[in-house]
Amino acid sequence: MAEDLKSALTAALRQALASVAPDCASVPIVLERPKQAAHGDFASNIALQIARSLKQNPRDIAQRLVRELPHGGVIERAEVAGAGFINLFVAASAKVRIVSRILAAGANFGRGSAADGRRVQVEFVSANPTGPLHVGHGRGAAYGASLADLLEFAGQTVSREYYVNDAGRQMDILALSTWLRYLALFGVDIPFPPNAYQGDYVTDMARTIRDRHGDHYVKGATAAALLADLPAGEEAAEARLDALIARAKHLLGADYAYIHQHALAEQLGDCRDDLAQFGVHFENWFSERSLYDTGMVEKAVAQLERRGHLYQQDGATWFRSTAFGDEKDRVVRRENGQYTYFASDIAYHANKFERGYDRVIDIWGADHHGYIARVKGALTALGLDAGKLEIALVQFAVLYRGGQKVSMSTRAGQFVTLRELRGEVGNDAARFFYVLRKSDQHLDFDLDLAKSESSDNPVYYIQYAHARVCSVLREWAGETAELAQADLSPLVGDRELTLAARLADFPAAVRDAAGDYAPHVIAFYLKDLAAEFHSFYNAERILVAAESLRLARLALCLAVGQVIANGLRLLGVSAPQSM
RNA sequence: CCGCCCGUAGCUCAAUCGGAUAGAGCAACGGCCUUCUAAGCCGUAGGUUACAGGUUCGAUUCCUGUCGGGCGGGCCA
Repeated sequence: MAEDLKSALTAALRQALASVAPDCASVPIVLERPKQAAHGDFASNIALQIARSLKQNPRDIAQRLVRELPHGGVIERAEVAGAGFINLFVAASAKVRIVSRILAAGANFGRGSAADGRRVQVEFVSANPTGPLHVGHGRGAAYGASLADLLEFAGQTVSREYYVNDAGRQMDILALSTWLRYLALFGVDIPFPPNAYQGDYVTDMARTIRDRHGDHYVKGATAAALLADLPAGEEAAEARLDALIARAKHLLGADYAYIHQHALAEQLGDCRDDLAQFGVHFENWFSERSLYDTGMVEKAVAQLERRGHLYQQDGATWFRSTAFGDEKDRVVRRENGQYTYFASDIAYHANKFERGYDRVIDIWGADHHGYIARVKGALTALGLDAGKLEIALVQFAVLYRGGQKVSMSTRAGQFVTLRELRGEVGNDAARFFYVLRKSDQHLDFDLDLAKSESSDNPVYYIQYAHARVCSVLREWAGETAELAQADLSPLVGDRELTLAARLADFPAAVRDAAGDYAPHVIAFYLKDLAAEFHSFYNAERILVAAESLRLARLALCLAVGQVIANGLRLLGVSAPQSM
């Protein structure tokens, strides 16, 4: 791998350093890939780093280091350039070696060692199961899935988790919405609350319940009784909804649980199917309600109490989060005795920590950033190491069609669903476009571009490179397994060596992407690799008459196809055999 | 008013955790299919990295301030 090459070069430099400047022998040596080919295959700024302490001209130091370097092996030549950079040019034979390594490793090329692997949990999506996932959730899903796969490939043990908010008021509102639609089917028609769930899927659920159970859940409800003495006025809209929920619970009695459960199962199932089709899977679906049922919320709050981080005010119980850097204290238990969402979140995170992960990663929408301080504060207050919790914020995605922003409003139920997006542009383009940007950047999602079957579309550009590789191999019709033993010495052209060097960068790209939680690094890497392959493909014929060159080039192509496939898999994008 | 994120080519974005002459794609212009897939390639053009200071061999990157944009600041989730 490139790592071998790099460590060989680093060792050579370190030896030279020990003889030129013994006092600086322990200074870390960093090798980087220069942007320009003229600057060699690797460059080191070590002379610049130590010039100050040696009080010598960095170019002179670099000159002496170069003189000490061994030549003729891996290092073809070394030059001093610029302010004192040492540019290293690697021999062609050392560069192309990567091809046989790739063919030997196959789907495992680029995989990090499990030796330093840590146990990591990635929690993502976690959307309320109160309706279809929309395009905003889609980004979190694509990002989280790619990140999890990336960390796993980098050598860590990963558990993917979806936190199901099945206990809160939003679920009650969904149950109420369903019931009101159901009642309307039996002529019990009241004005549908504007702040209840508007979507057609609610009516669909109501019809299903009617078809299965007839009028069993009407329970003598009348429009007059439901509407009597409701809080009035614009500002009481939420209170009105709560009153309706209370009446629904009262009238339905034990049957309320059925409506609630039906709506939950229906929406969660829909969500699960949607994500599965999107290539997004979870090891664990964690129920918020289970935190209450097993007393974990109570326990977490009691622990905070025991440690002296709670106080009573205005009838509510407050957590003193300002003691941990938050802007203001937060309520964990309301005046009415109900725990807040924050309370169950504390219990949830405490539970994650109890499960023994080395690291816990939460992926949240950027609008939740104000939440970070209080959650970390609560963990610290519980005596846990909040440094193990990392929050990755994902900015919003805005859709564009025909150059125009696609307007979306959740309130009016006018949002584009993830399912619609997948149907329009396909899973591959959707997965790829979602992770093409750094997660903390706003994403402009161009629907027309994602759909276009042209070189403009980066997904097809990369997939096409893979298909071309397959096509050449088909044309050749030989035994691909034999290519792993091919003699690579005929590969001496600039494009071939550039391609080999790029292939060798893949493990580093994986490592960097995993380290920075940045799947987009893989996407950009693949674009670069595909570009270099297309360039090579156009300039050189692969199936040439001379057998040794033909086999060497075929081996190179096969290696390119393997790395593209490995990279695309991390992004959840398919690598087609033909297009 | 306070907090977080951001500001790079006409547009959408990169830039190897401080490196060399800031790179791609799209849009614009000019070329390349009798040969392994033209969903491709080659070339031209495009910049005071929002602005002003500071730190040092060296700043798109780190610090301060200004301007501009996004998101937050509920006993909502």
